[in-house]
Amino acid sequence: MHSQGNVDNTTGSNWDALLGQMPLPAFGVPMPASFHPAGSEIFSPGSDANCFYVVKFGCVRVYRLLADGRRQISAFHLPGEVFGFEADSRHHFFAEAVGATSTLSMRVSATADLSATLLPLALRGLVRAQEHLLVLGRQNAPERVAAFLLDMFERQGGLERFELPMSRTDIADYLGLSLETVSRVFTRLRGQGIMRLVSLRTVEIVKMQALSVMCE
Amino acid sequence: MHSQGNVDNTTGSNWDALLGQMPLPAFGVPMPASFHPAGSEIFSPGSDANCFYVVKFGCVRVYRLLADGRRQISAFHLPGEVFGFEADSRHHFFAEAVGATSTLSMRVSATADLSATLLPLALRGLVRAQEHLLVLGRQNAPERVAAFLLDMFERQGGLERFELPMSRTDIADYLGLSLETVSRVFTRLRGQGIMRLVSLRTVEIVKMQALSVMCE
DNA sequence: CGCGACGTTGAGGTCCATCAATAAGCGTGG
DNA sequence: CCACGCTTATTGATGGACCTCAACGTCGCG
Repeated sequence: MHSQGNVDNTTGSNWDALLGQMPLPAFGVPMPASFHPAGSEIFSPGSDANCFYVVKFGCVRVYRLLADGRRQISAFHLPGEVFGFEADSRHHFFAEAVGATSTLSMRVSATADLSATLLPLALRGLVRAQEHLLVLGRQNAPERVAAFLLDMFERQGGLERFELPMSRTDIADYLGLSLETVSRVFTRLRGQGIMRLVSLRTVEIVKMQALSVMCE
Repeated sequence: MHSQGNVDNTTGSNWDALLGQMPLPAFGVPMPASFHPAGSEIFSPGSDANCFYVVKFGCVRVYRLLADGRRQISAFHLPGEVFGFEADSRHHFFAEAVGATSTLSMRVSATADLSATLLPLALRGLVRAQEHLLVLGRQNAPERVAAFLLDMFERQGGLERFELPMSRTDIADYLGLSLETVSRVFTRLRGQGIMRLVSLRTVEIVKMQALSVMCE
């Protein structure tokens, strides 16, 4: 599919503001922005990992598959976040646009500056992955969903109402649950008055404290 | 406990050989080797993360706890491996010696060289953590144990007979299982002729192919 | 030899996956 | 605007994988 067209700059995005927060120039050689339709592939295992990406708008899922199709999403990436760096010159994962998404890609130039810029990002990703290991290894379904909601809440600026860009299936594959279990936990949390669903994909946290306590 | 005594150099370790493989001088300022008795703490959350560590001999577990004591081990570190770098100046995890262990610690010096050396290590750690997410999120008990055995096999030089430095409880907390389930899967793998237990902590892989297939 | 830590095995219960049916959103075209 | 079909989400019923609790066995060490 046509996933590499130039970006439509008429959309009102907060990209310029994000640029100011990020040490972007040190990243490498900027390349044209790319637009990715919903569900389109950004990279896949085995492809060249010679650049990495900044989400401009939309959402990206990074995942691995087992031979029989079981999927584990290791991370969602929201606007302003960087993804796509790898341990060697080939990708080990899939990356896809969750909804309509735009990214900037940066060609890697092997300079010391680049390392110094990338290291903190890699380390933060490492800590995030390790925290996610605790969720998948030792927390039950309600705790996992609560952790996910809190994470999305914090990453979208801490407003009690926020969007879930991804489907229940995506959430399930991120949390190591079935989509039915995710749906049931949502229903339970609504019943307890902890959250509301303004729409299917719009969450409003009502009892923040209760949600936090669930994650210990 | 007395976890910071100097190392006993009379033990025959393969450290010198490992040194040759690793870009150690670029790491930072070497500090005296430390000996850690079995079970002793190496660092804990909140403590200063101003140095990182190379395992000389023994084994280290890195983990997080939930408030009620549930534990998730995010990684075991074997001789020659580096651990302890963090996203900010404080540790977010516990690190403990599994058995009698010796480490070299390196004080972090904020140079570009250091970044260039550390980045590949951080990226490899990131890929490892993301692969572990797939195991915890989407594989069942036999698959998890098989993945663990294969990993230990490969990291100990690919000899069909190797040691497990850690207890069943540690393995369980690494794989997100109960210790009983780990034990039962071991028994099952023995019954299938896939592995043998030379001793409680010495594994011999008999049907490597069958073990690999289990992980897909 | 005896004690304590570690490991194995068994019985029973629970949480969650699976299968299945219904309902709700959403775009398309009449 | 509504009808239609498709995708996504919810809800229910059932079974199974794994956890928990408990007993027993085994190893290592004083």
